[in-house]
Amino acid sequence: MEYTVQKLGKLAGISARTLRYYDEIGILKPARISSSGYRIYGKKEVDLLQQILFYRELGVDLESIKKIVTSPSFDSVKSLREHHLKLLAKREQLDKLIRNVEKTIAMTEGRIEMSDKEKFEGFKQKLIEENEAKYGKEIREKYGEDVVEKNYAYFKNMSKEDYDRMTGLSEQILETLAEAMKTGDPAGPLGQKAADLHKQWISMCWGHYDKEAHANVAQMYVDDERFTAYYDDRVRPGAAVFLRDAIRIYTGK
Amino acid sequence: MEYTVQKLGKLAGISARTLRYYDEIGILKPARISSSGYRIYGKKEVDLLQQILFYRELGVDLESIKKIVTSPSFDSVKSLREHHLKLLAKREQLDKLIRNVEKTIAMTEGRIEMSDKEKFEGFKQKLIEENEAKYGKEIREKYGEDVVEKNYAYFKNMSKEDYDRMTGLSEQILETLAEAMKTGDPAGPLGQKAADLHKQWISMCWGHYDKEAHANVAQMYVDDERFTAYYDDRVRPGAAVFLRDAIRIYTGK
DNA sequence: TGTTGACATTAACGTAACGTAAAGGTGTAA
DNA sequence: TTACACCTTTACGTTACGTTAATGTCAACA
Repeated sequence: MEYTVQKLGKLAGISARTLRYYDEIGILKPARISSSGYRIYGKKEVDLLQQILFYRELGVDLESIKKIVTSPSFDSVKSLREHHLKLLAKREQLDKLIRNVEKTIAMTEGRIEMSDKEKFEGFKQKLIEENEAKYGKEIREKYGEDVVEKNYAYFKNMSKEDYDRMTGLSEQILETLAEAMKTGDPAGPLGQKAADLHKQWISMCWGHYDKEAHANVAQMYVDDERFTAYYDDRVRPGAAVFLRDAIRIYTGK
Repeated sequence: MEYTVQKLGKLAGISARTLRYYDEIGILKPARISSSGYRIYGKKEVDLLQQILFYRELGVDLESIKKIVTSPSFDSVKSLREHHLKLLAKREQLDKLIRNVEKTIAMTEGRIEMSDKEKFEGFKQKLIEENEAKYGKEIREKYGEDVVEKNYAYFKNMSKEDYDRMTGLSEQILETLAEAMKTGDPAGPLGQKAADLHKQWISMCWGHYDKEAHANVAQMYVDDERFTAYYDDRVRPGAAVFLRDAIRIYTGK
């Protein structure tokens, strides 16, 4: 339960020098100093260090962290909750970056076109701040929205040929789906053909293919009424559920 | 299509000084210099800057980035794919951190106990490297696994009282579920009671409650055969599906 | 046409968060 | 006691810019 600089450093994945520096700037003082002058840290310090590293991870500078953790009104639970929200926002931004990379790969291979502005999507801190403002009230509702937006986003900057191929595919999916529903069997050859066409379509949208994601999107078609309406209107009621079932079987998920 | 320092800076979300510095260290030279000495950047430079910022986001130092992008064998698509994998690994680590924060909140409120070692889970770079090794072959398979493991992880460090309350809840869920299935109606009072008990149980596991996540877990009970088997064995075949339906109605998702 | 104001330039010093090296003391296992 | 891995302080070095100063440029408006 007692740690020297090196032991605590190893535990937390930071250097001994960093701990001495934190002592120096008064952000994390050891619990006591041994008779020979060694810094000795205890349980309380371990917890405080954890908090400090949480904030550091967020890119907060040490001066601000010091103010936060040494404040007399420092409410660690409240602070953790705020921290939690910020991490969620950060993950959202990271997801944007990931999508950007996927898009850039597709672009480099000539499948889609990207505007200069889009090329930097996901980098800007501003986006994080915008997210934070929204996050106060409703985190998850928005998160669900994003998944939907993701699907539309890829349409915007395609080359003309790809766009034509895609709309062709969409119609084929609808036709095959209509035929397949007459058999009533999502596992049958027509149902599986529909799922396969949908796979091709998804692959074009995303620049790659991934079973797990495919299965998730299929579930989304059932969960999100906008998608449900799209298929049910264009084919026949129950089409979204039928397509989901076919894709589930197709992906084996 | 032509940018000065400030315009490009605004586009990319970085300062003009940064662009001058990148010119100075030879990492991003302008396409040409205007008659009055202004730096003028073109399309090629925009793309290169994007690549540079991708790497910077990953914490790569500029010296290394310079080597990478100025290398004659620099394959941007290959580099982007590697980059993509690293971002996925980073997201995984971020998810660990988020789980850690959630756990810490629960701990601070006295619901569970955490070992010192656990307190720093998610910080260590080592974990990223381990992930990268695994990522080479099968990314998504493992990602699916994690969601399952997440559910088990919280059991390990609970206090005795909480553990007892939780096992009590589990049994209540199973009993209520059995009764509810006799009515055949997931929307009925018994079905909704089962969903509510399950909500309490989930809340204990996670330290907080979230409708979206609840609905997702319910879907997982159907998708993952280990969970399906658990409920179907203990109650009766079809129990997992019944519980999912009840929770879907309960959460309104 | 002159002036304003937002841009651009180079030069140079400042900074945060440590890394690293020097010079020395401490603890313990062989 | 000797080796060796730890600890200490002091102090200078490093990265990736921020900031300030002193000065030049361009488009627009009185």
